Amino acid sequence: MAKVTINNVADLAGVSIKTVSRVVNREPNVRESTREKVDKAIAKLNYRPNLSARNLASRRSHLIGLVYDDPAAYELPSSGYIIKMQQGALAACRSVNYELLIHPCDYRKKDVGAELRSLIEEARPAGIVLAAPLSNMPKIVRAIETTGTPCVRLSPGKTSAKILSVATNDREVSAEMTRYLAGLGHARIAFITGDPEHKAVANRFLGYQDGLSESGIEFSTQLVAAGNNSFGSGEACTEKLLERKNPPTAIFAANDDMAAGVIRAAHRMGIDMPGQLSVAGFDDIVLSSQLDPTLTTIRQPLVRMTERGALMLSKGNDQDKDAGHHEIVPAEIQIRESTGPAPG
Amino acid sequence: MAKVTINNVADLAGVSIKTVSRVVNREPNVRESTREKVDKAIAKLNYRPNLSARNLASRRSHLIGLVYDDPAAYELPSSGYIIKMQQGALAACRSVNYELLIHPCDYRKKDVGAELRSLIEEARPAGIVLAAPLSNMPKIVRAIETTGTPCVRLSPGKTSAKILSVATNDREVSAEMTRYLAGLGHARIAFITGDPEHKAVANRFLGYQDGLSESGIEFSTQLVAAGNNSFGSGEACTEKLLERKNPPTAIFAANDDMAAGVIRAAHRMGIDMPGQLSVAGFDDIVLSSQLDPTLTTIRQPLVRMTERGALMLSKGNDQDKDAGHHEIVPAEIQIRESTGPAPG
DNA sequence: GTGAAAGCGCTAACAC
DNA sequence: GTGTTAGCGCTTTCAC
Repeated sequence: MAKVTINNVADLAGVSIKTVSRVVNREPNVRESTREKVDKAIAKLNYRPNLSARNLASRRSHLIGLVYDDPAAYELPSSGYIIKMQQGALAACRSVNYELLIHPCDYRKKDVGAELRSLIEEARPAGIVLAAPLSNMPKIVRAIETTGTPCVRLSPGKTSAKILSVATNDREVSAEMTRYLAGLGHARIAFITGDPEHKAVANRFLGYQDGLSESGIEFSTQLVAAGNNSFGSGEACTEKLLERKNPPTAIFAANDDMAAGVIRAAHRMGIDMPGQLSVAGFDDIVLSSQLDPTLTTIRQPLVRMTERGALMLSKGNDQDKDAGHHEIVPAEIQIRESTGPAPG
Repeated sequence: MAKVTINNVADLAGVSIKTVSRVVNREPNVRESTREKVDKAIAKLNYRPNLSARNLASRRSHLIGLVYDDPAAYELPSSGYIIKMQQGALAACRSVNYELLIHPCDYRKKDVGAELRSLIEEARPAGIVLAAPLSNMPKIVRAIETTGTPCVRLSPGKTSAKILSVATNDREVSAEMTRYLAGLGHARIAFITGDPEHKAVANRFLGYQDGLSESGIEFSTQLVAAGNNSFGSGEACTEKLLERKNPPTAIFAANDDMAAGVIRAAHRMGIDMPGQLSVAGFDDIVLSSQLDPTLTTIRQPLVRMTERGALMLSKGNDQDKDAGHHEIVPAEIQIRESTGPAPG
């Protein structure tokens, strides 16, 4: 079990280590017969290049860092969201033979910037995939920028010229969901807003307003409640909304965690869904299809988005060529049991 | 933004690079005044040691690998479980300044062994935390063993002399839950078993049987249904159990995902919980407290377990000294709304 | 097409 | 206490 190195392979194949290196890195200018000899030696010895040595010599690593807001710090149990991002990043890593480093961090801490710089300068990842809402915080983005490490922002809310990003059409698809509810006959459609720090989520609120106006329904602040992306805030907002004199017949929450809270609160109040109340969310986390009733929501292509992001950072993609590149992966409405015709 | 290296620090502080290395690694035998000089230079230059160089020179990395079963491969949405493990591993990493690599893998694939060896020999993690059920699969454990990398098995079901492990008291606490249900007057307590590959989960079934006998209740296969740890299997088993001629008044599922399925199935069948049916689970995933009714379950100290495991692997812990060490972190019953007195 | 030599930035072993 | 020297296992540069 002694570690086998590039030297052992070179010896066995009867070539220089440089040639082995060429074969391993699929570089051109190697005679086919030489390549075969080397490949055979590699297989025989079960050789695996040492990443650390590779990184050190080449000044680039085969690691992608996924950085996101630390849910443990706020007791926001948005695990579905995180798992999906990881899934996408892992898929990308697998396809290009990278490994994934995860690094949740608490953006309220004064020294997040330093923490991220430590991560980057120590582990030297090939790039950072930065999740929302961190992706729209100048402090964070700048900290990563100063290290010179490529970075892809996920759902940054607003793109910026020099930094890669992947987003979905939050605003447009939220408008579509609102029109769908209006089409079911709902005239009083409430909206529960999310964490104001999260710009992409804020775009959903704009989409809701677009949808109302496109459906000829007047916007009213009486039908808006301020949540913070958490399950608990969804519950609290629901109680508030349903106690108003002219309660809504549909509630559209800016994310699924809050929508799950809506469903629970309505359950407790003995309200029939979708008979008396329609509920819609955004994200399509795993939980959405486990609720009772199952949740009508918007399938955010989070797995896909993160995968694209991680791929942008990997070797195959020329960083400079793609600098300033922005990708949009469209979301789509997923109709389930929680929405139906307006009552009466 | 030129990379600052140990040489720059040594120059600025007017010492040799070895002394800088000593300070960085908190080695003894450095005069206090020298240490201060070096620390000042480090702060001034904002120096961060290059992990790759460190790993290469020292043949040990500052990376911990967390390896678990890939839920995406089976559509088992056990994200709560994964997030908790990650949380524990991340806490340990933070405290000893390591980074965390995650590596889900599909144990049904023929070449998992090779895949794990690639991971280990390329990234050279300081150690691997191996989650259940992978932790009780000889094929997997052996693959890791041959690399010589330290490994901690989580809930291995059965300990083995040479390999570190962290587990909880699955059997004992499951017996306790069963006695608790019996104490509420339930005489027909059903059990939904989990994935048979998962030995720790199998221990819960043994505990259930212990609890029955300790409560003077006869065990009956009529009250056992075979699940596979998934939400869907919990639903299916519930329908089967409740259709029997002498249906149970309580259902104890071997994990929370299945218990959540029980609750949904019972809801659909119009059964009142806990009035007509008590439901208990195991794990205490986040979802448990979001269900309606909230789920009585067993709080598996998964975060703590994984944290302990990762810590065992980190520098502070002398590997040889601890070889063959097994830790038990006890679980505890968490009573919520889903359990109550037996009907009638 | 292939190889020799010179590092990448750090730690290990030993000298002083 | 502190410094010197020699690598760790690769990639890079440039020669052939």
